[in-house]
Amino acid sequence: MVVTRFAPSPTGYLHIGGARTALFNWLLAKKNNGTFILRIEDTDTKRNTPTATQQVINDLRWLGIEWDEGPEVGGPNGPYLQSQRRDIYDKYMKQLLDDKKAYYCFDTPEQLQQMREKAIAKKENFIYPRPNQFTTAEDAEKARTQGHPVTVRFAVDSDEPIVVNDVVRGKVTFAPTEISDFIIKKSDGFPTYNFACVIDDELMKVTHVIRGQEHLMNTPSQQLLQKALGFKTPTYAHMSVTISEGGGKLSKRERPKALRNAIANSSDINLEKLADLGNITAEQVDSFLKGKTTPDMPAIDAMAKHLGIKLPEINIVDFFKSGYLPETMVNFLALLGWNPGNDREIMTIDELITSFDLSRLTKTNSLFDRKKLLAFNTEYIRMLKPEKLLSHFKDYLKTIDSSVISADEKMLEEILKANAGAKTFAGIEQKSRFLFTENDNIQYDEKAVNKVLLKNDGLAILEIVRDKLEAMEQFSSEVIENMLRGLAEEKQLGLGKVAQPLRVAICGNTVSPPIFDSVNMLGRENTLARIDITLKKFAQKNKES
RNA sequence: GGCCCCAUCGUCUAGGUAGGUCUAGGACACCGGGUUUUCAACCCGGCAACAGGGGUUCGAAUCCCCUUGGGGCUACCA
Repeated sequence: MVVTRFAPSPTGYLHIGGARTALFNWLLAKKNNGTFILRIEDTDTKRNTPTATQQVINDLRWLGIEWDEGPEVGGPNGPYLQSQRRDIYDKYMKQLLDDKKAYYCFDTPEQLQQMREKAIAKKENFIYPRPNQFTTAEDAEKARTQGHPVTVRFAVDSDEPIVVNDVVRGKVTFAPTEISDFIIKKSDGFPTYNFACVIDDELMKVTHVIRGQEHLMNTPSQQLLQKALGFKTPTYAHMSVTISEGGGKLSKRERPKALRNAIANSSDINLEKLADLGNITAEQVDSFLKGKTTPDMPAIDAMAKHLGIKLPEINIVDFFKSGYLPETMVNFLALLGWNPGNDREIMTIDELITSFDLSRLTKTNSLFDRKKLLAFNTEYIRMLKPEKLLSHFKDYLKTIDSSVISADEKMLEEILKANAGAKTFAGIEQKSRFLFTENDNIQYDEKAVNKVLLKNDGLAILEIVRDKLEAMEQFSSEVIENMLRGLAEEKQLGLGKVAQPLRVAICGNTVSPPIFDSVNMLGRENTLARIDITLKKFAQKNKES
């Protein structure tokens, strides 16, 4: 039986790194008909936000990653929120204390910081100096009443090297002298990560732990804990890290950082206005610019939008908002530090599940290649079933503020069909807006007008096209195509000379979906109206010049 | 600073665990051409890599060591 888990800390939205970890654990469970658990590690009362858990849940669901045990679905090993498991942790904590495998500490953070600095000055790793005599529960109680912080440390007791048997990296050996007595219970009574994780993995019968390389150094500590408590050690697989274009681990801090830089580089910034848009105070904006604090995501997004800056997508929801498909994300995520060992890249979920294997996890860090992601999305837009694409597109339109949302289902289907080569939904939406603009509200691109309408008899041809469109008995893409091609032939012109004036007339610029589809979707009435407006608007200008 | 991990085209990678079949394969990007009603998409072709230095061996991308480079961790965060 294979049991895996994804154990996020609810500090914000699900980001690329977390999503990949979740996916790999999910794939392994699926492949082996095992169990996949979602466990929320909310032991950091300072950093957790109440909405984050729900956000993570939403994003996992959007990706299609469902859990067998966890929040909202329950399961035999709950509760699945660590904040609700404190009794359990306390029980094992007491056991370690009773066995003299752990002891109380009363240091203040400042004292610890001093010790640490001293160690660094001596070019040494900081090792906590264990007292000769372990403190008692009475000592702890006394210290507490006197206002000292009380923590519990695990007494690292090993004279042998600690060997982590990692699936990806093989045997990794740590000298016991390298591992300091670490805190397992914080002064606020919550367990630390290393402790809660070990207890829960054991109690939830987790067999395989796939996590980022950043946890490799935690593993010896966790193994020591497992040994002291008589627990089994699960199979560990520490994945390579995903690196960002700028170097370093891909981090959710990149978005606020990009915004901060953009604001710093812009000449005229209005703090009040920014604060207002983000629904925060000017002081908060100022503090953000100084790098002291970070506003929440809606505020960041609002400010970026106002300044016209595109922030790098980091969170799963960012990719959704940029018009990526969940299928794209899952497929691309799977290839971040894993591959099937052959030339296959575009793979369905089922294919991913059957070919997934821990032995094929990559050792090398991988850079997150946005261009390749875009190519994947283009591919998925082209090959996804129309019903599925439509359903995703509707979800997308709901989240962005777009006039396209007013389209009925049939129109949306046509739009998708006409945009088969698009890279993202954002591109499709942008190219379709003209369909939902008022006829007299088209924004004419000056360059397009000059090049297409005011030259080469553009307006004259447009007038002929207009009359032919009006005279057509049927109105469909096919009939429109025949008419335009026929006209081009008749006039001994390239189709472009005939089609481009029409294009500019209906959408204001030279870029649109295929012209036959565009005209058809817009409908005869609106098309004629727009042509008339165009002819009227630019005929005069033509004479002047 | 200390500890740990990693090293093949610009990028992601196959090949490395059984050294010869690798004049190193694929994908993205890029360049050139084709198709074409615009932007795309699409089709064809091209460019492009075993970080450096020592070993081991008849033979090394593959094994060992060093150097260099990149990354992670070094919290009462996970």
